[in-house]
Amino acid sequence: MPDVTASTVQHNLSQAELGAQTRERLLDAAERLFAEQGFAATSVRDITAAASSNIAAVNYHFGGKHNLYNAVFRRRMAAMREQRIASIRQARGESGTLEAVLQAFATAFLQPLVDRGSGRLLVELITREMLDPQLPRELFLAEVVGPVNEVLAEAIIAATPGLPPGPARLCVISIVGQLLQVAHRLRRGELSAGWGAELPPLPEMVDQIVRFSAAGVRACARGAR
Amino acid sequence: MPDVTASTVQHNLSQAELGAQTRERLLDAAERLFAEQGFAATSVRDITAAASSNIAAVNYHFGGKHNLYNAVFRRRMAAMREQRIASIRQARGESGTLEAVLQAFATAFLQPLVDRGSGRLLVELITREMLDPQLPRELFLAEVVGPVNEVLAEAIIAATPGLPPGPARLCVISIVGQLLQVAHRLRRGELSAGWGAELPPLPEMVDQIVRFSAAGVRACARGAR
DNA sequence: TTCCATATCAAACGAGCGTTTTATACGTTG
DNA sequence: CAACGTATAAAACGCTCGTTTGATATGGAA
Repeated sequence: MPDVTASTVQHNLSQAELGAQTRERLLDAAERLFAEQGFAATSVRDITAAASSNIAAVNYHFGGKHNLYNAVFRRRMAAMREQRIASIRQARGESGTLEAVLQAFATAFLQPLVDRGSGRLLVELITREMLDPQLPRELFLAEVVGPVNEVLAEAIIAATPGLPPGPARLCVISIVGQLLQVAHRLRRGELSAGWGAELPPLPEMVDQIVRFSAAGVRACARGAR
Repeated sequence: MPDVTASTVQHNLSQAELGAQTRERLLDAAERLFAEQGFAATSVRDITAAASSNIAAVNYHFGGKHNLYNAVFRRRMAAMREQRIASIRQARGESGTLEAVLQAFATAFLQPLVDRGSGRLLVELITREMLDPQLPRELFLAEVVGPVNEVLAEAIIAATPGLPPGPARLCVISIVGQLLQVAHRLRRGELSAGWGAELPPLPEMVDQIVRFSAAGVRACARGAR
């Protein structure tokens, strides 16, 4: 990567285009740093240095560090939500079994964490935001968590005869809790489970959660009858 | 509460006794504030103000903010671990069913969060530490998480014929993940589950997790055979 | 009593933070 | 061309942070 700074890029751009370019560099740098270190631990100086722009650029273009954080999320939230919902819906449409739905969701949830690439940053941002919220509470919940959980709950209900909506939503909490816990351990880079044992590779991890959760969901359906 | 400051307490104490008293006030104040706001968001000035002592007291008595945090944990970790282990062992000894073990652990895990009192602070500290570790990694894991998880895994194995140790430990991760997720939502004071639904009262929450997890554990035992 | 270790205190230090100011360069527009 | 608005730049502002300093009081030991 040639480390192109703002002063070395092509000079035949309009000012507006240059501004937009700076804005994107700031968003990219902020996304990476917020994901890697969290909101509080990332300074505006870190971001502007990584984006090869001036310290004042964050306040000029976004009106403050917090607004920049919001903008980082706003840029990705829609795609994030749609990708997760699509993967649930696809599994529901194809075979429609409970296991297939759970497997699709768990994989969509955890896979980007293991892959290298930009998807990983996104998931790290999400898990950080869920564990230590910085956004206006309603924003992330309403835009991503709520809709995705709702679609997952519907898919689980459809795949599980006799499961009422209430218990289904509690099951979703149980499932998301497991996934966040695993995601958290993966994110911390500790393949050790923290007490001697090691975390197995992802597919086995997903299988474990699918088996565990499918049985849990069905037990809730029986219990609620 | 009469808001007793250091200068108003009895003057017939030795200097060493006065120092120990200050140290305890600092530990109490730090425990409360760290639990309520987290490590980074709590300043030394907050703590010393709450403890009615001087700013320099933290560095004088503990050698820094971080060492104070460690001391807060060190004071409680042993009791914490023993209480959880005892509650698992008791359930294992009494009826010994999988459901009883899970119920005992889930209750021991979540009950202090709902209760008023000092136990609540402790659990808040733990969950914060698990989600965003500030301690030397090995300390908390080795002192609390590891032993408790190990005892829980053993109890689950004993209650579940045919469950090998490996899957049992993964089940423990699944169970702890669910509990942390619920604890996190309880801690944030959001009775709303974040997407419309509300969290039911604790006993039903525990029942849900017990039913869900017992079925999950048994499914793992069948799957591993 | 004299000395010393301990504990407390107000004050300040130095660093980092998010943000603001002021000035400059430059494409766009009248 | 001249005037304007936009983008960037360096510097500084005001604040909070964890920590350190140096002075002061005080109970116990020589």
